[in-house]
Amino acid sequence: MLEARYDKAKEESIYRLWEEGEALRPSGRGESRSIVMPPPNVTGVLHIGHALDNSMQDALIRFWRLTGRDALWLPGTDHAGIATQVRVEEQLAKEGLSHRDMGREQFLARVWDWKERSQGTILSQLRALGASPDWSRQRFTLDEGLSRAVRTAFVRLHEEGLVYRGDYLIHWCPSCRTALSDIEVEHEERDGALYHLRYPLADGTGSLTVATTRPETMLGDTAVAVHPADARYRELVGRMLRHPLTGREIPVVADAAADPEFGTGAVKVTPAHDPTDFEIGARHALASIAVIGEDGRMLESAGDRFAGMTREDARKAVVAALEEEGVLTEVEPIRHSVGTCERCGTTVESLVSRQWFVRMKPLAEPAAEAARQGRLLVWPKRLEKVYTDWLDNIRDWCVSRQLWWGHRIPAWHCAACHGTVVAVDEPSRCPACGGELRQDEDVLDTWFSSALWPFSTLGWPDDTEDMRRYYPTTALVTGYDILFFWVARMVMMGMHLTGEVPFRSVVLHGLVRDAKGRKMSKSLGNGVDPIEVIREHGADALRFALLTGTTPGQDIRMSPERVLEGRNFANKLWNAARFVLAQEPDPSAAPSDDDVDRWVLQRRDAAARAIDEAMERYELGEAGRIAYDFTWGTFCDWYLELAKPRMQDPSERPGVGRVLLDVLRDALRMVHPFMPFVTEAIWQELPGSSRLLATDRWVEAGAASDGKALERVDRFTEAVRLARNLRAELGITQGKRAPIVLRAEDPAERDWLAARGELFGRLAQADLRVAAEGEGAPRGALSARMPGLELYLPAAGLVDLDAERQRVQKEIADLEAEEAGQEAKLARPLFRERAPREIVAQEEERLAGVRDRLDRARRRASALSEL
RNA sequence: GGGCGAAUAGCUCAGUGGUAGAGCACCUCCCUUACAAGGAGGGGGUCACAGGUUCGAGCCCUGUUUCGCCCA
Repeated sequence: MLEARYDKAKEESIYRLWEEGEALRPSGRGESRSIVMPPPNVTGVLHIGHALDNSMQDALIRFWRLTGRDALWLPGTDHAGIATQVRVEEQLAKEGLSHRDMGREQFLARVWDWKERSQGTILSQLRALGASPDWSRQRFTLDEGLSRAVRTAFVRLHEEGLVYRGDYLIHWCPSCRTALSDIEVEHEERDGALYHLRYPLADGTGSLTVATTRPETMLGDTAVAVHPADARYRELVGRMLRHPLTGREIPVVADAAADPEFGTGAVKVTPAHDPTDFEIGARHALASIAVIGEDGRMLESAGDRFAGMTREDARKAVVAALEEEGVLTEVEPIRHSVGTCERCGTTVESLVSRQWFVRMKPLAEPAAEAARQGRLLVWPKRLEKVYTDWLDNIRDWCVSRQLWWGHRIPAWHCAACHGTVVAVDEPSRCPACGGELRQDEDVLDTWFSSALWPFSTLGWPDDTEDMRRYYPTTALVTGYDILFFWVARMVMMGMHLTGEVPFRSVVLHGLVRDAKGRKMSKSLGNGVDPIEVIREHGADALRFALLTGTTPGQDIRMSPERVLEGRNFANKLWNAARFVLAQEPDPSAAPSDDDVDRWVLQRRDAAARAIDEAMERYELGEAGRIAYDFTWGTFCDWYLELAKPRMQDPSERPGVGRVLLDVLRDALRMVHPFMPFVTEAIWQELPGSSRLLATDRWVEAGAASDGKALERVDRFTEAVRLARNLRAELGITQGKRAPIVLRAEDPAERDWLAARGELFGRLAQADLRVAAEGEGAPRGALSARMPGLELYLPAAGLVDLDAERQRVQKEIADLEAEEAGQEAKLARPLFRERAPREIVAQEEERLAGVRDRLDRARRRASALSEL
């Protein structure tokens, strides 16, 4: 016998059952389906987004396991270069140390040390969530095998000319002191100012006013640009201006990048510190003068007056200097977009730097094509265009980072001949001149190794058993927010390096927001800690809330009510199991085969099929809701109640017990992907269970197709509802039985119902009498009706007549309105002409029904007036 | 500037052209030996707005408003 309430504390021991029972490893039999887990930061903690992402994957994997697939879920963690290095630097700062003081080796030892200590946290949290990946295949991006994959990929791309090194304008974070890729820069609208600066012509014959939001960069100006078609400035093109602060002579150039509508239509050109200006500079062979350094301070080249200042101070100082010179003609407030570092929020600087790049166009085209041709499916489909648009407009990827924590770039520079060798294994001497080699100081962008994750984890570049069996993987489940960072890059690298899409489907979910719809963030302090929720309500409750609260690709609000709904559902299931167990059902008894049993079995089959279909479309929320509705609405609310009186009958007892047990088992199977713990806990208690629900099989649809039984029981439950409604309308208090007379038109149904009078009475708390054929309606009774069936409740002495008269009058008014609407619909000539015949018939039937009800309501009203 | 999403019951959300749904909240009744974390019944909707297509629109089309996101 089970205790009265499900205790979520069981979850831990249930997880051990799965581990000991080898439930987490692929069976090795059947169609293979695989998922690689998006690797969380090795030093991170589980947040609510991880909880959603992993709940979805776990639900899929568990469903695939149950449906007989060879299901592999491969877990692992990511070294997360910048994030981790920044955290360790913060720790060091508290001790008054910096990574530069320590030196590379010591610093890395420190990071590894921290990684060793903290890596267990997130993994144990995933277990607490009920995640069931194959831990024996767990990987880490800095593992030897994965590191070799990174070097192999880099070398191969380099050999193919797809990796190159050069001096280009890149995004630079002065705080993280590293280069960033385009997508690691976030654009933020800020209040700023548009400064109008007058640049005099070198020959003193006039001036030209430019507008800029970044006056401090003017120290590096090497030209002023105007639009070639701009009549205002046409005659100035080609002439020289004198720089107001440095005195340098700079040309006026004509370039289409200058927007005549913006500011004055003339822009200063600083090729060393602005992406657009960099391109203008290249087109006009302009000099590039860097005035801001990697620390975000002004360089010597900015002049003695400004050198050493921060960018912010320099802006003020430059503006002051310009005012002194009398060339600042206007300061116009403006909202404009400022690039900030995704990691630390610092305003990003653009500067020219020697970095490694990946040439993207040749990689992006096949990746976009794969989606367009349907070899890669994006769920939901609308996000496919976001993906292909990005790939179609892609720019080269800056992959070197000035960090120490990560995959060191496999390139060695020769001190003697200045050549560079790119190789998988460290070369001892320069192959060109025999000179001494020094490895490139930089590491690769973390996303470079992440891009290889679906195959590096399976053994690539080696030809392994796992690669052959599980690659391409079936689905990649992640948030739409990293579609570019990660998903697109995996497809590009996967297709180029392995010749295959890395996954057949991309399943994208939204972000988890707080109850007010705000993004969860540390600074707002509105984050929901999933571990806290699990401790309070159990992992099943959390998973249910996350999985059923979502529609594909849509953001989800995390509300406490939803979690309670999940907790209540777990409890419902638990108590249904308590009831079934208390009946001591015999698993070897022959199942009973009444219409009621046929009904529940057919409903079960339909639910299992619908879940299967929803899961194949990756509509997990839909699937979960179907499992919930069947379990609670069909099994608990109706079948259990129908079974209770039948269990009193010794002849029916064994067969009904068997069906109870079977259907309960099937409900557990259907709910298990969403709530693995409580379902497994119950499974363990049921007689005749296999060792583990997790590795059992899916619902076997076995009900005989019997539409008659379905219809009969549906009509029966409807009649029970009507009877309950009559009771309630008459204010018959619970516990008192109501006398109900039932009239059925169809003799077969009359007999069927008569045979189930006791069942009806029990469910409706009624003393039921089925009227004989030809028997008239009882006098002075209130009635309810459904097609072919009437219910009467003799009202004399039971009812507040005035209230009842009012109620009936309202019903008449409602029905009259409905009748009018329905008549109007049918009266439209085109309706009969064009609507499908069955719809017309349906609408006519509806009108007949309304008229019938109206007729009866009127008769009831007149009967009432006689009382 | 371009693109995407959302707007449905008091709240959170489902709903792919044919009688508007769920959970929570609310009202009434009930501790009926599975479950009060429950059961039964009930009230509550111009499906953001304006046009259009259609026999028929919450759903398709066009436009508008508000909120949010992505990209430039």
